[in-house]
Amino acid sequence: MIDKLIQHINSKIENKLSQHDIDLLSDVFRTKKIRKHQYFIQEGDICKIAGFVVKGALKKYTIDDTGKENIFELYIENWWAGDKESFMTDTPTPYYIDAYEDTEMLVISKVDFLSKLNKLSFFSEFNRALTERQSFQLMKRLRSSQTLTAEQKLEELQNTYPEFFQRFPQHIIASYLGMTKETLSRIRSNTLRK
Amino acid sequence: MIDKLIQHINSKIENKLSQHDIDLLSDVFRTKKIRKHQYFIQEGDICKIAGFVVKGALKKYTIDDTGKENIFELYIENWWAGDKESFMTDTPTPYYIDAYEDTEMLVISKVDFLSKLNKLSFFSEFNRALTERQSFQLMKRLRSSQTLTAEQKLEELQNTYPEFFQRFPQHIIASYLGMTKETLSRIRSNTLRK
DNA sequence: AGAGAACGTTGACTTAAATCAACGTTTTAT
DNA sequence: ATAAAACGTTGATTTAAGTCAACGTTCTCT
Repeated sequence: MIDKLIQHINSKIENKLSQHDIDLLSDVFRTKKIRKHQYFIQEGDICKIAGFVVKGALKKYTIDDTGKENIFELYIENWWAGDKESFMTDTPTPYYIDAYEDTEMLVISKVDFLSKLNKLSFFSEFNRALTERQSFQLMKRLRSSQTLTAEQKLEELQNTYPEFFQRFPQHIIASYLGMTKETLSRIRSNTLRK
Repeated sequence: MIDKLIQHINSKIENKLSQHDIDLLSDVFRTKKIRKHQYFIQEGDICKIAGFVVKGALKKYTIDDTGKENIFELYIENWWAGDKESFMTDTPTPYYIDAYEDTEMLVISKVDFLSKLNKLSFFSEFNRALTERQSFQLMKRLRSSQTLTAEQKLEELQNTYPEFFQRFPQHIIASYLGMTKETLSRIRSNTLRK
C-alpha cells in the first residue's frame, strides 16, 4: 500500500527515493480506513494528522448556520486530505472532511512530519513543490470564482478534473463549484441541447 | 532601503540574519522604481523578477474581453509583488501589475533566487513560511468568495486589511472583492445608516 | 424484494447584484 | 487657474442564479 505513496513522491521530485527513504516512509505512515459517511476531521478539531488517499473518495466542506454544506475540496486517489492550516498552526479547523466512498489512507502525525520527514531534503523538496502547486491552483480557483459564469465554471472543471464527474454526484460537484444543484442541472440540459 | 527587507525577513524566521546573510541579500536585490500608472508586469510576460515593496502601492489584475479590470491582489509596503507561478514555471502570466502610487521595490531575478538564495537555509525557511501563509490566505479568500454576501465580504476586508481602505479608492477595493463599485457604494450607505 | 434514502430534473417565483445612465465632487496635470 | 480625468453616488432596470416545491428515477440497505 505504501507503493502508491512512493510512486507519488517519486513523480514529484528530481532523484528517486532510496531504499532507506522508503523504509523510513513505511515507518512513519500508518494505514487508516474510513467507511463511507464517516468523518476524517470535524469542525473544531485541531488536526494532528494529514493523509494521503490510497483508495476512495472524500469531501471537505463547511456547514453554515442554515445547515447547508459548502464543499471546497474533493479528494480521490493520490490526493492529500486534511486541513493544512490547522495541522501546521494548531488552530481549530472550520472544515469537515468525510468519506464519500469507503476509503483507505496513509496518515502521518504532525510530530513525525516535523521531527522525521521535514528535515529530509527529498521530503522538504516534495513538500515545497506540493504547497506551491496548491497555491497556484487556489489562485486559479479564486480567479474562476470571481470572474466566470456558472457555465464557464462547469466547463473549466470538466477540463481540469474530469475524473470528479465519475466519482461524485452532481449535487456535490455543484457545491464544489459554488452553485446550486438546480443551476448545474439546468446548465447541463442547456449545453446538451446545443 | 534594504533595511525594510531585512526587518521583514527577520520577523518571519527563527534566528536573526547574520551580517553575512545581509551582505548577500544586499548583493542580489536591486532597486526598481515604478512611477504611478506604469507596469511592473503585463499579460503574456514570463516573469523573470519578483519584487518586495519598500514604498508605494500596486494592483494585480486581469483584463477581460470587454476591457474590464478584475483585481486580485493589492500590494503596499512589505508585500511581495509578482506572479509566482509565471516566475517559477516560466509560463506567460495572465496578469497585469501596475503602480497605483509611485513605488520603490527591491527586485530579484529568478536566476539569483534559485542559485544564490534558495540554497540558504534561512531563505528557504522564509520562503516556505511565506508560500504556506499565502496558500492559507487564498483558501480563506476562496471560501469568502463562495459563501459570503457582498456586505460580509466588505466587513471581512475591513477587519483583515483595513490599511487598503486608506490607500486605494473604492472602485479598486470593489473589484478586489469581486463586486461592482455601485454595489460597494450602496452597501456602505446602507451600513452607515444603521 | 421492498422501503427509504439519495439523486436529478423541471417549473414558478424571488433576490442579490450587475448594468446602464446621469450627475456632482474631488483630484491631477499643465 | 482651469480643463480633464478620476472618483463616488443614486436611480431605474435587467439578469444570473438562488429558493421553494413537486415529482420521477435510481441506488442502497436489510
